[in-house]
Amino acid sequence: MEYNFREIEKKWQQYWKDNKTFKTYNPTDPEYATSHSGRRGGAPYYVLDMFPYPSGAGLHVGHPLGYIASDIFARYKRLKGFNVLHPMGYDSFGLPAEQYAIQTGQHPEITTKTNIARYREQLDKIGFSFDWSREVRTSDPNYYKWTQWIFIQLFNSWYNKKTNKAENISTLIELFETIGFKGTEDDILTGDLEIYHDGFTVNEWNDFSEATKEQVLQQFRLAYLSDTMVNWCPQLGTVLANEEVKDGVSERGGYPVERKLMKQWSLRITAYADRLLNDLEDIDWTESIKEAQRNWIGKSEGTSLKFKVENQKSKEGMDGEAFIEVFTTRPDTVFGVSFVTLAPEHELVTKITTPAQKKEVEEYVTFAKNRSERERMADVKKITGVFTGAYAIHPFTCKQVPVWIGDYVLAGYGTGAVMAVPAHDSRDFAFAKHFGLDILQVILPPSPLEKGLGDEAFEAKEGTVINSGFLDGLEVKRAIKEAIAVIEEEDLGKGKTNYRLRDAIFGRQRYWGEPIPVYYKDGIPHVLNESELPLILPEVDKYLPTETGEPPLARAKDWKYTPLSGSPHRGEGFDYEYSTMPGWAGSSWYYLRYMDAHNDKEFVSKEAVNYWKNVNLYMGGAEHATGHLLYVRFWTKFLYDLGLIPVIEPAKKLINQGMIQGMSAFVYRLPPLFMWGRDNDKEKYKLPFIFLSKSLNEKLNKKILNLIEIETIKTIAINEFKKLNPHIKEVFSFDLSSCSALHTDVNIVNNNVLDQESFKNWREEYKNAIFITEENGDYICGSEVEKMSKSKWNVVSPDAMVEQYGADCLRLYEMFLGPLELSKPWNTNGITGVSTFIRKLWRLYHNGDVVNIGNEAATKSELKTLHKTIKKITEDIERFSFNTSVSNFMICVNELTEQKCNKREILEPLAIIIAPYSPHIAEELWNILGHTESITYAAFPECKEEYLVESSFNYPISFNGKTRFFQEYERSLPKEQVEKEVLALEQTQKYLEGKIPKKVIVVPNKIVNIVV
RNA sequence: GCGGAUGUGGCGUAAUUGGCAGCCGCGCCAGACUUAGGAUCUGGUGCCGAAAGGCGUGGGGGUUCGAGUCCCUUCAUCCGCACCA
Repeated sequence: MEYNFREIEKKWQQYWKDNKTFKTYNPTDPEYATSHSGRRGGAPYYVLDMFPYPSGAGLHVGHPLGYIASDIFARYKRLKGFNVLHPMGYDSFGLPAEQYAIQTGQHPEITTKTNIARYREQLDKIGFSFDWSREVRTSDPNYYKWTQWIFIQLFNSWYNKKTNKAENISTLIELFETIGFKGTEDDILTGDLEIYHDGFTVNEWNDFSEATKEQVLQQFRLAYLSDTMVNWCPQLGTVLANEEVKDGVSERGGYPVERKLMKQWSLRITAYADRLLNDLEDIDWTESIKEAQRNWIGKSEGTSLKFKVENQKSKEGMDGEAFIEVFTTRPDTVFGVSFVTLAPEHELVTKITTPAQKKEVEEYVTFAKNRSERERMADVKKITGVFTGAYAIHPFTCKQVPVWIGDYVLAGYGTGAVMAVPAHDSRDFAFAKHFGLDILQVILPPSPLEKGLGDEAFEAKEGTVINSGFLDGLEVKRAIKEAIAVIEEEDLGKGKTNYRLRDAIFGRQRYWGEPIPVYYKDGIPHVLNESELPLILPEVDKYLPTETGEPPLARAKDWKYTPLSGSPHRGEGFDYEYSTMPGWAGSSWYYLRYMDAHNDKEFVSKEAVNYWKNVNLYMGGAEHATGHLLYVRFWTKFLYDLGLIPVIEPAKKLINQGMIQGMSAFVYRLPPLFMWGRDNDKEKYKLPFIFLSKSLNEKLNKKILNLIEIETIKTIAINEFKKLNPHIKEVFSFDLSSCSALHTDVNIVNNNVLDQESFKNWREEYKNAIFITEENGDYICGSEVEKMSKSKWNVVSPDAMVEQYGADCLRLYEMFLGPLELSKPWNTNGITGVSTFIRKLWRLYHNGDVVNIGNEAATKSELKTLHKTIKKITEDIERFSFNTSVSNFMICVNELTEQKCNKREILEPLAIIIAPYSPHIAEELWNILGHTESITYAAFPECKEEYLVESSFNYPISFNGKTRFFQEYERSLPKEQVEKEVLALEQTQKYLEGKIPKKVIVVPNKIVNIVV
């Protein structure tokens, strides 16, 4: 009996479901003690996949790649005795369901439910060992209740720089009530303050109105409301976070994005910038992700420095006290400053511009402001700017330096002003060259430059400082320190750290997201009481903004906040916040919820989170590098600060599986207008569909078709044309130049060979398609690697693969494809090899149709095969090298087949070690071996080294590093003896050709190398 | 421009610490069986060469008895960031 995967896989999937095989218990669960994990007392191990957004298209073969790998690992850890948490859920709020709702009027919840059901069905077919009892959906009120709860905690917290952690806002109010606030210079200020606040005394604070107090507190809350420049996307009708914008257009949909000032909820992630950066050191994530996060955070250390603006006696508004504050990381080059540049948006621009320059400056500022982000990015190389007419005084040389405006200076970074050092900064250099400004060299490079300083800036942080007064002769790094010291001493500025990271905009003007649990009283935002959660997403008549441009939630009827009885606002109805949370809100803490998914008292219990702690292995795509993975780290640190969880990082280890690209298939159609008859009205013709096989098309393109081939094609084409158009008596012209390549459905192509019958049935117009094939009658398609997408007809769904080859085969094959992290095109060319392997494995346990397991002792070589495999597989799994384990299984089965091994002593452990990879067949074989329980909680066999040791070693004997022949010696034979024996060999003498060896290297049990 | 990753047969890939380059699979070639198939099994298959032998891990150089692996340099492809002072 051949292995019947269809029946067997279904059977075990049902068994797992019926027996709740993968249900995981926390030690506090009553069932824990009697569960497998409880009995074995295994340590907790948490394997998590980044959860999917359930899109309408369903899964394609790329999605399961990571899931299969993590499932193998989870199953392996169970076999090793761990209590494994391996959950799955859905990131079910999001734009596509809402866009669909706008088009069809269908509630996004319905779409989402349907899509989730389809995902579930697809996932189940692949045999994953998820504990579905812990499933979460971010759009479920029982889940988003706690997302809202965390938002309230953020609102009620500020970041205390002294204790370096988030604290309740009450400790800040206490400070205001006891010592007041010194304003912008106060070192309790943190992060990305959009509006600087003046200082105030204790008395002033106490006299502030509630509204003013709240306004002040908004400067400190970790969730706060402020007027912020946002990325507004008109087509999507919402703001987007920085990482949702790529190259000036929205990541989803590719719509233009513009900058707009809006009142917005933001999260003060910048307060955590330093910790987000430093803690990267201690987590085992890929270097590329860490680097992407470092880039995104963009820490740079330097100093601020004030340039006095020269008093212009003639003009009003200039009181002689104006300063331009710049930020620089290169204070060592301060003597090289030859001008100062302001961002067009800089507040001093209007103040300092001289009357003579006024018109020009105003024109320029308008021009710069109206350039969209996209334009600005598109022509980075274009240098624009204008002179203000004003001069600043160099703080050390006291010389005049002109003040310019240039849009290469960003308003949002640093102070929005730079001290320009053209000799040592390429942007300043380009600007100076363009406008003919001075270039002063102040750094002597350590080695002579290839190009002179006249051609490009010398930017490296190395060399010796020259022409620089008190800095002369210092090495660059020393000079930076010295310069900062002097700047601080003379009160010209302060050592300072800047981050590229901006606060995260948290509001979205959309419907399908978590409502922000806030209401407004007298324009002041208040958060809901925790007991009032969840704030349920209300029903609306349309999923569109209101006529007045308010978000969809403003459409909800009678949706007002009425406080709980006993509260001062009784009987009133207040407006809720109408924007909803962004897609990443729910995913920023979901890993915690899985630990305690049904808790209705807390977001996660202390016991549960102290037991599971954080994710041991996190699997997901690299596209979340600066989005989700940064936010989930931020929330984790925040919850840690509040003492709610014991960990500062969400995941100890992170693996990014590679992307599976599509392999598109092409057919080559002869040009439809290659011929015509007497009457040149093509409406009267029916044109045949004639396709040239790949090699003929290539020859055609290279114009190397031979006469016979050309004749054949012509004859076929003309005959077909005549057949279709009997009214045309004569075909006059025939133009055979090039074919058009058409995408064809990859599901009817096998190893580039087109299934011609299926192709004819694929589309009505191809019913009578004619194929001009290769000599063997095959039609060979062309192929190209492209993104997997519906429109390219290259989507391969896992269902089709499971249907044809089975889930085990799909699992093994996806792993066999290559290293997990590598991106590769999906290509089923090799799947038959894996399929054959599974059948071979099955046959090992059978003789013909009957089960054939022997109970006699295994031979030495059988044991060696087994233990060698155990060792390899263990090593492979531990280093996530799943592709190599598949080949090792193949080697093992090939060897055992050769040995005609049917011994239980071998076949039983073999079933266990292969179970994580192909669990269905493993369960069946385990059953055949007489076990009544699932193989899931069997014990992974240990490798016994004694079966692997050989008494002798077959030495490769090499001459000058080239292996010439082999010679076997006892492993214990000493080095000297090996050398002696090798030199005495007849073969050695042959290769020595009478020469005397210069040197003989013997590496015991490795190699012998003779140097001649 | 900066950063990250990857370059090995016709293809996907493999090679603990520097120690037999090409495991395993696909494809291809030959053969067996045959109910002729997209089935199964056996053997072969890096390149050049009739062979002996030579050449081979993107290119060039180096260290070493010995380099796919270490160092320098260079090229190509992919990804991320990008007037971030």
